[in-house]
Amino acid sequence: MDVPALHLSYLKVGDLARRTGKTVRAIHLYEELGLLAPIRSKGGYRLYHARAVDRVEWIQKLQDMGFSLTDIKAFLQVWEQSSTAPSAMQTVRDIFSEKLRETNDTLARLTKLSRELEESLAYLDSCKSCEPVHTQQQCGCCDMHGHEGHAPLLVDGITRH
Amino acid sequence: MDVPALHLSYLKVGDLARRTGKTVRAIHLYEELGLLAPIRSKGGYRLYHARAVDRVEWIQKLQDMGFSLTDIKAFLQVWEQSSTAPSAMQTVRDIFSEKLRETNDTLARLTKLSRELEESLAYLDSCKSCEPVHTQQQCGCCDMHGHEGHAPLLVDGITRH
DNA sequence: GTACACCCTTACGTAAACGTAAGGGTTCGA
DNA sequence: TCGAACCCTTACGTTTACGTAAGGGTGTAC
Repeated sequence: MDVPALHLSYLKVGDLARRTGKTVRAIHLYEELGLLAPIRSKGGYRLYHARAVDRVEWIQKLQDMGFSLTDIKAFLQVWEQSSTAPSAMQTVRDIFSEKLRETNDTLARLTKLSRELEESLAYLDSCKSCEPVHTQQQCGCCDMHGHEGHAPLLVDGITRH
Repeated sequence: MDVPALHLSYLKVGDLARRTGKTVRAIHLYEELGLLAPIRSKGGYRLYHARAVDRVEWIQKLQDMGFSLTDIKAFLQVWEQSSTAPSAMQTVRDIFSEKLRETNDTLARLTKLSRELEESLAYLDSCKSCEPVHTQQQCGCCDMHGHEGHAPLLVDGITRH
């Protein structure tokens, strides 16, 4: 029997960690949660297939989307418990569809925030040349900004308690 | 001395909670962290000025931007410790400026994710009519999708371990 | 003057995603 | 065969932003 040298084809946990930018502890955790299932060397070392890199990157992507690791586990279970491809795919589709909605909501919120930040920065720029110099307690009641209304909410909120 | 009726001009903690959509506990927490400083009734009730609503909403906004409550506290301290408006404003400006960068990074990431989700959904749609029906284990190796490469990462990752 | 809603403080509980430390084996090249 | 580097399990610690419960006052409308 020609047993291939394991160390040539498999990754140890530290290797996987390095290739994915995760810590060893994180990878252990993923396994505890059922997201990874390495084989073991006779000495007990975890041995990962090269595909595990993809799996970890996939996990990262779902995390970026706002899924918790527990969500991801449920996700995999749904998959493994579906017997036919169409039903599994439909479930996955539903989950992704909902997440797309959420992602787009978040995008809208952040876009608004980005604009508010820009406005606030513009406002604050005119503070640099405040003359005569005010104390910060006096701030917010000067006419240096050419703003018809008042300061942007992000700035105004600092002084309001 | 004409003492105004407190209950007419001030909010109790429950009132503030209702007007901001926060819980009483959350508002207590904000106070513990130094983000709010209500006066007290003779019986010990917290009494909030109407402006406290703005302050809480401001806190919410900063949270949305990814600031922790501790960050926000530091933020306020910087403000209160600056004696002149220009120096305080400059510090605030720097913080906002950094956060704008982060926000825009996040926007870029989420935009990409949104696109990936759409691609994945399109891909999964062609699974609905899988014929002959495959088991989910067989899935990922059929030619029904007209994709030259393989499944989108978000889909492909499910089956790779 | 009493009921009922609301408030007080204190303090422990919770969930997520790991960090960190202890005590001890495993690999593998030299 | 030895040592350095790496791995194992177990298990407690950490942070954030509150939740929740206990035991007991307060406010106010009737």
